[in-house]
Amino acid sequence: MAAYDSTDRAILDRLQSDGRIANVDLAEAVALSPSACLRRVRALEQDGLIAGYRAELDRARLGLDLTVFIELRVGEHSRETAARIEAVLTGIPEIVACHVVSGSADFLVEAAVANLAAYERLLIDQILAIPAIVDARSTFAIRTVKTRGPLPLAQLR
Amino acid sequence: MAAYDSTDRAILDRLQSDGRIANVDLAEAVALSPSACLRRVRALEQDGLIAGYRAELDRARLGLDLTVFIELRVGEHSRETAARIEAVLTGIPEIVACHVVSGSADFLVEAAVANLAAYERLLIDQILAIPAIVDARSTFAIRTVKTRGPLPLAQLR
DNA sequence: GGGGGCGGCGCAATATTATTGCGTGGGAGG
DNA sequence: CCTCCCACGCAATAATATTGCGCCGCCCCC
Repeated sequence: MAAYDSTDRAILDRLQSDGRIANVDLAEAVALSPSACLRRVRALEQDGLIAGYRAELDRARLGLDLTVFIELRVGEHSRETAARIEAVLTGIPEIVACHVVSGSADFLVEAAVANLAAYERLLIDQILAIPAIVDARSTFAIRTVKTRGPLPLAQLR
Repeated sequence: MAAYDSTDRAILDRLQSDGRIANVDLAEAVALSPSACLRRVRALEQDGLIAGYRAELDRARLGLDLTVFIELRVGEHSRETAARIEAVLTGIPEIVACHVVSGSADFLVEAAVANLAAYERLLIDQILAIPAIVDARSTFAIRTVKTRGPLPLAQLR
């Protein structure tokens, strides 16, 4: 399957903003019968277009007040070190996102921690403990204006 | 309400990884009856600890292959310009996350676009069109290793 | 232009799940 | 030791999801 129409778009849009909407309501919103709607949703899931469903938690209320972006530089580049670093970074719970990036840094990671002490432990004990990493530059989120908004489906043809 | 026990933790953890799990199954996973479990979930929602539910879409499959992080610098700082800038940034669909940050930049935004042409339009026509913004430095995600992983609940007391 | 085949739809029956009232037990505080 | 209160489980009811089925419209091939 590879073709998606405006109804699929509408379904995705809706599910992005309310991932737990009842299928009955979703169907009504996109002007389909519940059964047809459900079949489309299942197909979108099967196709991998819908990667999953997540409850979004409030970081501040959880006590994970501090969001930090950390740019990492790697000393020697090789396929093996890259893979190993990725594996380690991925396994650190505090790291909620991680990208290989262009520019002066090699990795850009986003971490959620409780406070500066936790941040220090994360950086010193976990990240800088990775041998190949030679430099880290941290940027603190003072305030989050917008978090993981819906993807801009309207921008697609 | 302000106290959360390990059962709540387990519920949140589970809902983070599967936001659409049936209450029956969630209840079994956390060793509660469905009714008790549902009541806890409702309470967590009511409390705002659960901010919402989202379907997570596959950016690549959607054709939004390009993730860009853009650091913005603001010329004159004032309460009004800050508020106005935030309002504009928030309203741009391609911008999926936006933070006020420490360091050499003032804002860090994450954008999802289809390709370089779309990126250029976003940057030139929308972001740099904001008067107070004097500089933008872009970092491209070459590959995403980990996306919006679950928050590290295990790290909380 | 006229079949024929196919895909997707709605309907309806059935299975699952969510939701609410109610009675009970266990722990905290007096 | 007693009492109160909270959170639980149970059970009945309401809502929702799921599947089979027949139908309709579109596209392709003749």
